Amino acid sequence: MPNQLFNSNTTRADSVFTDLRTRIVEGEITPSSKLSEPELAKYYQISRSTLRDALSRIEACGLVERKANIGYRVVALSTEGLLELFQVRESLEGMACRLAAQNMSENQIVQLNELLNIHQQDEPLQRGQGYIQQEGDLDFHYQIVMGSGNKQLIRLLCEELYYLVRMYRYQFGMPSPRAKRAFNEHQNIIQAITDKDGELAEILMRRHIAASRLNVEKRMNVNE
Amino acid sequence: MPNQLFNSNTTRADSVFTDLRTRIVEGEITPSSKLSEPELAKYYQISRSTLRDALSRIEACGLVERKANIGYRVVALSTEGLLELFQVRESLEGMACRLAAQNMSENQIVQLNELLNIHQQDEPLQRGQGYIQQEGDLDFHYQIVMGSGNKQLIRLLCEELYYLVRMYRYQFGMPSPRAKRAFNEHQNIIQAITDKDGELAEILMRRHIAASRLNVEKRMNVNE
DNA sequence: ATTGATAAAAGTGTCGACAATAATATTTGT
DNA sequence: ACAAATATTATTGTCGACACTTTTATCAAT
Repeated sequence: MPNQLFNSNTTRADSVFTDLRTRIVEGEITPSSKLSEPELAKYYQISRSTLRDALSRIEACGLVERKANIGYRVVALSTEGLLELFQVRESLEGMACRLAAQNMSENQIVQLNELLNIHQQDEPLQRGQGYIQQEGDLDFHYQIVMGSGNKQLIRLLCEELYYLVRMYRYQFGMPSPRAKRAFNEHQNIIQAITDKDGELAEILMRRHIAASRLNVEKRMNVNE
Repeated sequence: MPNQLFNSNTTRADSVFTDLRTRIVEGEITPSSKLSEPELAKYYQISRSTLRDALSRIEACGLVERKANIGYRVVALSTEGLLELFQVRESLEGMACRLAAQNMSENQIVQLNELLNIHQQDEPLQRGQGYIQQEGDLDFHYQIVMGSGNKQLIRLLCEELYYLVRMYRYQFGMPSPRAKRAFNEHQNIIQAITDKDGELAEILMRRHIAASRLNVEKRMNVNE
């Protein structure tokens, strides 16, 4: 359907992979819904082979699941799954933050501070409105993970879990009351990184993510 | 080549995936080596399509890498990569251990203790000889991760990282001097889990893995 | 002999078709 | 009318072939 999708220098499977991933993350393709290979292949006007190529990569991101002889299905979202995701992030990003404090170059630290300045001047973001705040938040976490220099961490977080995180945010929304507080926590984390205090940086990051998780847990209990 | 490989109730791609994964993990297919699709397809007497299906799943395990128009290549192993893997394990398994202390059933804890008893009675394992010790060690870690009940953790560790861990062990060997000490650390970890002390369990597991990492780092500095 | 351009070979990306399995619709028996 | 068994349809698994890209081999020129 989207016509000018294959005009780059990448493969067709690559383009479809990227597009499909976005449509799943943003909820255009509903969670838990079945994916029909013939249907999708027709939609993108490609063969089932290249579609399957794209789908297998999306499966590696954890966005779809596959059963033999049954096919692909978008993952199901649940509050339990969201909490599990927070726990994994708490441990992984905590470690990433520790390593970032040890390994980030001066230049990278400057860039991180600049990102925070942008966030500070952005009014709606400060109020935690809209999904801009969410993306801004992920940018921050993203840069720290990249700064860790650990390829496994980068792969697990930036190429897998973060897509699921964004998917949850599109579907469940973001706890806005924490926006202002979250910004302050970001500031403290950067301070620890600037001081090259890896131990503290890890603790602060873990608390930062745990606070978000507890916020969700609180909302959970209210709504049941 | 291996004749009776397809006699189960799974798909061909599934069988090839499992077999190929083992051959890569155990080093029969050398790290960093190029994988020729026609060659492998001929070896397994399957079409390239189903081979690619198997390969894409192996890529999801992080055992091979793929470049567009170039093909698949077994991942390169390096001491830096091994240290990065330790850091990821330290954070993930630390969290898994904390959750295991909170969530494991009585039955699961009993089973964990039984595993340790088996290890205690196994003489060569106590001396840390051969790869039996290695597999026994992984069994222990495996059970704890499963006991965490966190599906993301289980997926990341048991279905991805542990295969790479085993691949490194086959290639680099295992630091034997730590065998006895490692066993004692396992005991202490189980004690914390039995006491349902999640905080302590996490700390002990992190130290346990960090100790292995430091051991490797020490050997690294000697050999250079 | 070495380098650069050109041609041949091999390899990956993509396609459409058939086979095997699962899901659906129909028939049959009570 | 309902249930179980059967037949039909649709979907996934697998295959072989062709197109395009990369690599290797050949050749030309200095």
